[in-house]
Amino acid sequence: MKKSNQKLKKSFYTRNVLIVAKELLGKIIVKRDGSKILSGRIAEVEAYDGSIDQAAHTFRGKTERNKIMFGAGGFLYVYFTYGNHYCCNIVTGEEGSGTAVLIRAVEPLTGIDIMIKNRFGRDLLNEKEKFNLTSGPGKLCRAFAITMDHYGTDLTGDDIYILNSPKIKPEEIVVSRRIGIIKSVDLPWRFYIEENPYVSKK
DNA sequence: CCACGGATTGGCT
DNA sequence: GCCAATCCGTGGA
Repeated sequence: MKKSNQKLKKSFYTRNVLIVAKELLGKIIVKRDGSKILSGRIAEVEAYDGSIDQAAHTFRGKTERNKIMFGAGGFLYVYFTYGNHYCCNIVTGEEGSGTAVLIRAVEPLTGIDIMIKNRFGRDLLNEKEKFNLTSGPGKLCRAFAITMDHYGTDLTGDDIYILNSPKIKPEEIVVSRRIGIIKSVDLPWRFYIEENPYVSKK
């Protein structure tokens, strides 16, 4: 049985958030829009855990906005921020854990022409823009056209899912503090693939 | 009920 | 490098 290119199962997601975060690196996120298929290789993630992490949206308990994070892993948590941007998270852990992995950057693989349209509403002007397509949490949601419509999407379904791919070796994973937060800033819960040009920031 | 500020981005200095 | 744009969820009154 070929393990590569198989859709990840529920049991992948229901584990500890830090393990899932690191193992998501290198995996392929896929979104189907009718006959169109968008996909990208996950290059950068951050873990959030409401039980000990003040920066997590679940730190103060369940609300209408974060309730999907309190369910079992394997669903999409999408939120809207700064009046402009959507961010896309993979819910992890057992029911009640309040944990998720923020997808911060992907490397575009298929449907790149559609991503360019979604992001810029026009053709690429130059080669440099290629690396600006999906190199940030808000950017990749725009490129993949992920909005609140996709809140709670079951990742074992056919709309949005993740394909298996060999694990990235530990020595190729860079660990650092998370970006853009004020609380719990010292937790080393950001992980990215070394040397990947789509990572949002060094 | 209302004021605050955010898991960002891009444009301007 | 710095800062404004731009909503709405959240929490304190």
